Amino acid sequence: MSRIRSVPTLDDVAKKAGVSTATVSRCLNSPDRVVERTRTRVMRAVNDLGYTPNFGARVMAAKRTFTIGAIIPTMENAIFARGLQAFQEQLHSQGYTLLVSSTSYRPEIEAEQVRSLVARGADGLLLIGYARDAKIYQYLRQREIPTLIAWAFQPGTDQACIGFDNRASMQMLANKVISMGHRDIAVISGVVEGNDRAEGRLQGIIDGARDNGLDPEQIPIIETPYEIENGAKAFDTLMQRETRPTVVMCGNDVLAAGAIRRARELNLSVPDDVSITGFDDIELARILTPTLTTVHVPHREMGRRAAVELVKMVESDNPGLSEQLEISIKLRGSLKSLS
Amino acid sequence: MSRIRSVPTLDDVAKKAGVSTATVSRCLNSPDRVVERTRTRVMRAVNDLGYTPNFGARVMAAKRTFTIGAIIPTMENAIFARGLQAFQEQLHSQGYTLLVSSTSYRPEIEAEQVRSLVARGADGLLLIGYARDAKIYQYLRQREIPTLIAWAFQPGTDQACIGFDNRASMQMLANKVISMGHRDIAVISGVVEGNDRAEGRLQGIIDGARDNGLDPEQIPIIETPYEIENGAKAFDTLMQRETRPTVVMCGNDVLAAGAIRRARELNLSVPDDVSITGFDDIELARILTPTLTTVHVPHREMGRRAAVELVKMVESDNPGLSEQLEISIKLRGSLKSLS
DNA sequence: GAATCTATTGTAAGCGCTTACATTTGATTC
DNA sequence: GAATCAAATGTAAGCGCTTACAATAGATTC
Repeated sequence: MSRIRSVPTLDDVAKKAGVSTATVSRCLNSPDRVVERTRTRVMRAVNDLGYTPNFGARVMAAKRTFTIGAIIPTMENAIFARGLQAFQEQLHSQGYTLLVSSTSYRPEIEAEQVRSLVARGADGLLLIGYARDAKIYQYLRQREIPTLIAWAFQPGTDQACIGFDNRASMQMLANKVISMGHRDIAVISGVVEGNDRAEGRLQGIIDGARDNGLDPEQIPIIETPYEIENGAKAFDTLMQRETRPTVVMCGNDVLAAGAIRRARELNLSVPDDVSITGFDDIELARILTPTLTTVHVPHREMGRRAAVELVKMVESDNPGLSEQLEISIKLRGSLKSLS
Repeated sequence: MSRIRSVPTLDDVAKKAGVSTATVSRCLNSPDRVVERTRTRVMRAVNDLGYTPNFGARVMAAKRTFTIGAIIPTMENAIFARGLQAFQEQLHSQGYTLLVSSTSYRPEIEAEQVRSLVARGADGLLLIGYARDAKIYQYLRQREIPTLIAWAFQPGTDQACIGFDNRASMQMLANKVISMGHRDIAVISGVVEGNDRAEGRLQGIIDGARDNGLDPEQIPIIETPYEIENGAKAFDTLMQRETRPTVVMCGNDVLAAGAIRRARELNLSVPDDVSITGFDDIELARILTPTLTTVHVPHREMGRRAAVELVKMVESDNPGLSEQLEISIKLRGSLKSLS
């Protein structure tokens, strides 16, 4: 590595402006501690030289990187893409930069990613959901890295989080579905292992069924990774059972999109032959034919607020507040009342 | 900011292992320059103490951050989300971390983002498309920051890039459309200003029309930001003209999705009343009803290769090679032959 | 066993910045 | 105009690491 950059340093600026390095530093970091005349002179020198502070040096001296790390399952799912986009925009407007890592839904590699981001000096961390090795929490506590959990809300933990109750939300949808006369429910769930959101959603359906006098044991459940194709396959399997479900509840909109596509391929009418529901309300939901009944989650809002809260935690050293967001049921064409 | 982390340092490790800091550093960075017995002892001390190198210090001393910056228009468009996801995965596997910033399609804020990422020590930069202020290129050259342009391919520049020829690709699609008997073409284009990809695609349609003896001046063109709703609105407007187009060619799949949705809302049959085409072939294209005729672009592959190439540029200090990717036309239900 | 050479380890000089503390400047008061 | 005080600026000590160079230890040769 022989890159030789003759980049101007604080010293150069100081010399050029005829002041000390401390003054230059102050001009940049707390301008009000420097009298206007000096400041103007210094700023001109900065511009003339095209000076940019050296990141490493700054980090070392200030112990701050103004960098926030985020570890998400994948950017390919629109919910994370949207949320992360809003998160980044908000961070940017507060002077922070986003460091991104993804697990591709493999919880076992999260620990390493946490370490990597921390080693790179992330001032704070955004993580998705609660389910993870206790060692990770322990490490973060030991290093005192402010950490915010998003996309989930679990009252009663001391961990700051921002999100919604996946279980209660899905239960609300299940209640609605059942109230519309559906008794034969089938479920296409995301992979539950290591994914508390997926698990919560699945449990929500079971809760709803039980509360309404249905036997949860009777509900066929297929667990599969969140991908359109998998939703299609699962739908296929479910439709081959002797007693066909009247509704297929999916763990998210992506699986539901797959189910709807396959229904069309099988010449089944949605919702006349079978109803389908999703979760998340990504844009896709309103473009599908028929439009998809789903649970609306304010992903952008969640991302934005997560940024605000996390920066607050980083800058004030306080443990952070948890925040629960409102969800709502979006009744659309894919769900039909049987009564 | 009173965060006090009593994190172990190189010194602590050195003391514990009874060697100098230089030896510890060597154990970590070039293990073969240290004899096994010493190394074992040092590594035990590292583990016992739970030592992690301080990022800032390392950066300052080594002049490398193992961080790559990417500036994209938005993560909310699936094409960038997918590409970026693949980019990040590949970077990760090569020991780099991804720093992300987005412009929300506002070219004027890109310069600041470039500076910000460079200031944060990005070893290299990924940018989308060519169109940007010459000052940005100048700055990057002056700082000698390896930079790779993606999502576009312009032969004849010395700037390394990886992508495809938007113009030629769209022209290919236009030729196909016209060869199927369409004469009344309308266009819903993305915003061209500051976006060479959008501009290339638009020009491609014009090229195709001209080559086939159509008058490009006669083609109604609506320029609008890449959003579903905008696609819908534009479609509306186009359908109100006295001579209705037989085909609406859209600048990307998102706009096309909006157009298809609005067609349904207007009780127009696609493709019987009007054909619609897109560009990108995001997942959505195969879920729409009817499925969307579009140009397939290997976004994941592009992201992955961009990472490989960029790391190569960073590590070998060479200018980088350009690479053109293959696209293909996907003929699906939304385009009908008139002949 | 002395001389020579090589592999290993240690010493210490930065890297460029922030900031506590010291000093100087300038305004304000009497 | 001297005394007092606050504001502005300067001085210099790190921050934790890498690495050029120096020193030492161990192997090899004669």
